[in-house]
Amino acid sequence: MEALFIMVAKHSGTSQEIKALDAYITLRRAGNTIAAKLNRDIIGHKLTAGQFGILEALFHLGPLSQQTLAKKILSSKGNITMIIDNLEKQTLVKRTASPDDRRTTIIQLTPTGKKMIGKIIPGHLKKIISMMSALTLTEMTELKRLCKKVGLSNQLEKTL
Amino acid sequence: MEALFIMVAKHSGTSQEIKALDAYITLRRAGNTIAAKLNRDIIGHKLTAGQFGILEALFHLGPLSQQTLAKKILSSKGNITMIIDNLEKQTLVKRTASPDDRRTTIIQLTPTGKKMIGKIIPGHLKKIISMMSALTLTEMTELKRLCKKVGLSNQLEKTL
DNA sequence: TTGAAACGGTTCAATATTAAACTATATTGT
DNA sequence: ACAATATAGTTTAATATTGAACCGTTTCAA
Repeated sequence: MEALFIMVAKHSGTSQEIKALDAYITLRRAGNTIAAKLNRDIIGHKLTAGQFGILEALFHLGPLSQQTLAKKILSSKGNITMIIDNLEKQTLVKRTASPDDRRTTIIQLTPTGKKMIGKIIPGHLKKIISMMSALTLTEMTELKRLCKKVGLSNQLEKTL
Repeated sequence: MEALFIMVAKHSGTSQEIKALDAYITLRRAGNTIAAKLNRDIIGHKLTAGQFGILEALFHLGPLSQQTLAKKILSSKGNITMIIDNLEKQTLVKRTASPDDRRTTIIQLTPTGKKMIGKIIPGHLKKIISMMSALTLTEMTELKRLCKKVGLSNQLEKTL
């Protein structure tokens, strides 16, 4: 479920407040629209969002501990255990003990897993590019600047 | 879990492609940062996002059928049944039969529910406004225009 | 050095979520 | 009129998600 926008539409306040709410709702809608399309893509490949996130992180960053994965995809430790369990059942990843720290398990892509995610990512990127191409180059740059300004001043942490 | 951005950062392509991906990732991050804060607010009130969405819709739009609620908060019918069950247990909403159609149940806020959501919403709006106020008025307007342009050309459906 | 605290992972209970099958009711086309 | 179809909601099975309790390991500070 995604945040609702009815309250925003119904709000009456100063012109500045309305503009702020209005900008927020539009920002969220644009993002959600795109994210929904990407998600359909992921589901089409028989993966959940969490599974996709893990595979992608491993693909781009190499083997990682579960702890690190939890931070990367912003999910609870318990959930990571479950996602890895399921990915392991499909032999897309495998657990290995860390040589440095006996508490830690390192997650690696199997060849199957690597092949699979490697095939999905290009199409995924193409979708994003195609959707953002509603904007001109100048507009993309400006959108980025504005979003950064909003994001930075409200930041919680910098993943990635 | 939220879409991962590592792939975007790692992508090498034409300058236009990189700008498109870059704009997307920043857009998503800004939105997610704000949404995460709002979500913490909701959890702080002992509500799930779905419960909050339902209460808010009922507050602003009056009694609605479960079908309508499902569309409003973009959730499955089955899930709505469950959310309403839980809200009913806490006596925040109640089910009533529709006089027009015997298949339909109409969901209404109880006085308790109305009081509760009515108390939460103003703070919620204030949070959004405060976070968006990183931007000037002109910037808000421009952000809205750009997001609308992206959103519209990729639209699935118009809720609300 | 050793006891306390922190950390990485797993497990558990509770709730959420979806998709599909199902029940009951309503609508529609012939 | 009535069979086919569509709709509203519930139920079920499978999986996801979180937070808390827990276990073993590591770190740190007195």
